Amino acid sequence: MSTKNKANDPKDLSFTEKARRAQIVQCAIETIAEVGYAQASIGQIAKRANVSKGVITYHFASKDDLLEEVVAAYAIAAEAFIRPVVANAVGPKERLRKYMEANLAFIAEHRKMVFAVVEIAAGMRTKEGKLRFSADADESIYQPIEEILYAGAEAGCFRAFTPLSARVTALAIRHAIDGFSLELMRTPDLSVKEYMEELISIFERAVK
Amino acid sequence: MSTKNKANDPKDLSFTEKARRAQIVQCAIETIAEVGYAQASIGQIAKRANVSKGVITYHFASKDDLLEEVVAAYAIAAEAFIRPVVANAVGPKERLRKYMEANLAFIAEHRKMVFAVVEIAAGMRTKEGKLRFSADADESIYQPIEEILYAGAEAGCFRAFTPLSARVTALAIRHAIDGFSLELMRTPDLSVKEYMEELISIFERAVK
Amino acid sequence: MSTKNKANDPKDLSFTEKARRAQIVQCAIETIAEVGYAQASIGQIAKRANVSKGVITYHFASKDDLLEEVVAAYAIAAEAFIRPVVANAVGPKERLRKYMEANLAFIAEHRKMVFAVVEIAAGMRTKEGKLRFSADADESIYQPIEEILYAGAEAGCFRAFTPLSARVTALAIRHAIDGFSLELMRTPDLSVKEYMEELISIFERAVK
Amino acid sequence: MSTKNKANDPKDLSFTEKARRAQIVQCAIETIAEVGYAQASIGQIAKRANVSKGVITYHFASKDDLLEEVVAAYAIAAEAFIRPVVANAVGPKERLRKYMEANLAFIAEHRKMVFAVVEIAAGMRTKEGKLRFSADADESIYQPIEEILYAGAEAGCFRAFTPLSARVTALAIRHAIDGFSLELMRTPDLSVKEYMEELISIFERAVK
DNA sequence: AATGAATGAGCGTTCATTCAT
DNA sequence: TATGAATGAACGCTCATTCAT
Repeated sequence: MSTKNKANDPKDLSFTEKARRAQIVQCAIETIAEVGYAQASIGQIAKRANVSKGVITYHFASKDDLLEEVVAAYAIAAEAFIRPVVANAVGPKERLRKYMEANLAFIAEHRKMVFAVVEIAAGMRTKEGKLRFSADADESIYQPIEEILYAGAEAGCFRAFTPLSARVTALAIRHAIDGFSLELMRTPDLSVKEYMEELISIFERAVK
Repeated sequence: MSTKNKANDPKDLSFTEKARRAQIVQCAIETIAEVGYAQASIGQIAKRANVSKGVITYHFASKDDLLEEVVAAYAIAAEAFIRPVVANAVGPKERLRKYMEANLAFIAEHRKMVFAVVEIAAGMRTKEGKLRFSADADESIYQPIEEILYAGAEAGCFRAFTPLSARVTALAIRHAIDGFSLELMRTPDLSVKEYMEELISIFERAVK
Repeated sequence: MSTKNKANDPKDLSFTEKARRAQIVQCAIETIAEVGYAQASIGQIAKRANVSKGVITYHFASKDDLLEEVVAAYAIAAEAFIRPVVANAVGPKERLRKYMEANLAFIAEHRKMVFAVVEIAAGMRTKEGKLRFSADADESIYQPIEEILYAGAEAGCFRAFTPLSARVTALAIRHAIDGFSLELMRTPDLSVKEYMEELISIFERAVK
Repeated sequence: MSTKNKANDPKDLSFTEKARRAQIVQCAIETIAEVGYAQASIGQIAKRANVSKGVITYHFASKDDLLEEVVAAYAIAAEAFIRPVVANAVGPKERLRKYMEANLAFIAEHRKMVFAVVEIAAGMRTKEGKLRFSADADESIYQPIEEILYAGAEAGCFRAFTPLSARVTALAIRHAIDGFSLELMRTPDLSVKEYMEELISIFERAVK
């Protein structure tokens, strides 16, 4: 209604308000992707958006609020992109393949956003110096992979997995996927298709 | 001797000078590992070293100079730790195993230093916003792994590798190793031995 | 009618316009009384009034304009409350008593408004840094008291007063009255009746 | 030693450091006295001191820290000025007179400092909007006066006092003294001597 | 060799004000 | 009438860097 806490409930936001926020989020993503988390000041972001700094603090309660919205936008987009692909896969082996394919394709198609989120996750800290995005990662990130591994072991198409080996394998897969984002930044004209096939092939061997 | 650019040639440095620099580098590592790249100000580092801020800018031309020394110290230490282990390994398979073992062991034993370097590599940028440590990575980082892979293929103990598949495999191995550092930060009491065996087992399958 | 300077002449204002202004003035009083002059932003006041910030700058030419209206509202209310009481008093002694009674009663009954005005008077400055409300105080504030003192001296019920002693006595009385507002803020459940009697008794002795 | 918390213990401060702080405190006093609490920004104070803003945040942990030092400097100076005068007075009547004389003389001689402290006390708030300097006032401010009044009543040279009448009398005396500071600001060439005699005479009557 | 003092640019944030709708 | 959007200046504060001693 009046002055603050715009984002209490996204449904409270007007259409134009949502559009403005989305635009600023996009500029934040591009700025972070280009100059990194540490250098991505509100001033820089505002400059890219061709608005005054005040606009950003008008639409977002704080810089952290904006960065959290970037991460939230990523989470929603990734979820919407990846989940249906994996859900439609038949059998553990295809599921693993599709999981990797979908993740790599998402990264390739949203590389700036992903890179920005990686930067935020690596750079954003609480007042006590702890990483803002990290601890909660375990369950939501690694569990889906582990589930596929266990299912494959049970179905006989993968090797047997102990809790530890499943976790380490999931970590290796996840880090390979996340590393793809870095490679894409370093080498923008990477052949996504080929890279994807190689990576899948590597981990198909690894779980057999 | 004069006023600036102490580090032109390390041999110009007196013994005490070198000790002072090493002490400051160590404090920088600890500070960065604890509070992250962005919050690790010269003031923070000086406080940890129980010296004045001026001492740091006296011994280092700039903050970037100090951070580069941290990275250099890491590179030297890692090199000294890993190279002989790998060099003494007989045959590609053992070489790959030793490479991974040595890397993981080094990370486990120097986790703060490694984490600091990861932070610096992720956060430090040139004035134009480009990552300071990344471009040169290819050759020095991935090449040794690729060499092992090619040697293994030639010897018949690994599968055949194309340039692409060798590169992607090297990336996956490297990212798995780097990811281990993150895991250690998240879970300090990780069983390094077990983790190591699992990771080696994964990539031994992957290259077969 | 046009765009600016709504308040040129109060008679130009429509009924609803006046009501709106009064409502905003009331919210300004409450905000200032609660958080103080410095923290009482237009945004805060608007939030309390459940309107947008724009409403305030629509109805008032500026923030200063609003604050001046607060002071004006106080002046009118105080005048309306105090003057008839004093006018109806018979003789200097009763007049002095009624003057103090009426002032203290007004403060007790309108403590938020009075406190807000005290805050404004203390905090509001011209662009050059001079106090906005102070210079004109002399005549309108101290003169009525001095008149009572002179009348009492002439009538023989008070002691003799020189211009200086009348002025200083008036100041002491006025500061004691103004200080009552501060005490009320500190100690909201002060016994107004008792305080009043004591204060009157003090100054009845002082002028005898 | 290193970076922060200069003021932990005043004895830790070097001579030059103390001098610098005193100079900045003095500039803060003058700035506040001239443009008021709200407009007295660090930038303004720095400008008056002909130094950069950074100097102030170098010597003081925060703006609040500086303002508290202003108040502390006032408290120490007032104490040193007033206490011995009162302590040397013989008998309640002389003690009351000396108390007022010393207070008024101190205000007259340190008018800017006193006015600055009045501004700070009126303007400085906690994060919750409560006045920063006020609650603790009771005991340290009013008690000395009340003690004199009780002593005078017991000695028979003053009238009898109830707790309430003593408190209200103390308040009236204190507000008259504080009000003197405002009068001095309004009328800088006030005759302090005469004003003082009148005020003393008023309250000597009031307590008889 | 080391320090403390100072600087100046930049940060995130607040806020009175303007203005199109 | 009223609003939400936007602006731009100022704020307190941090920090890498410079420099006299």
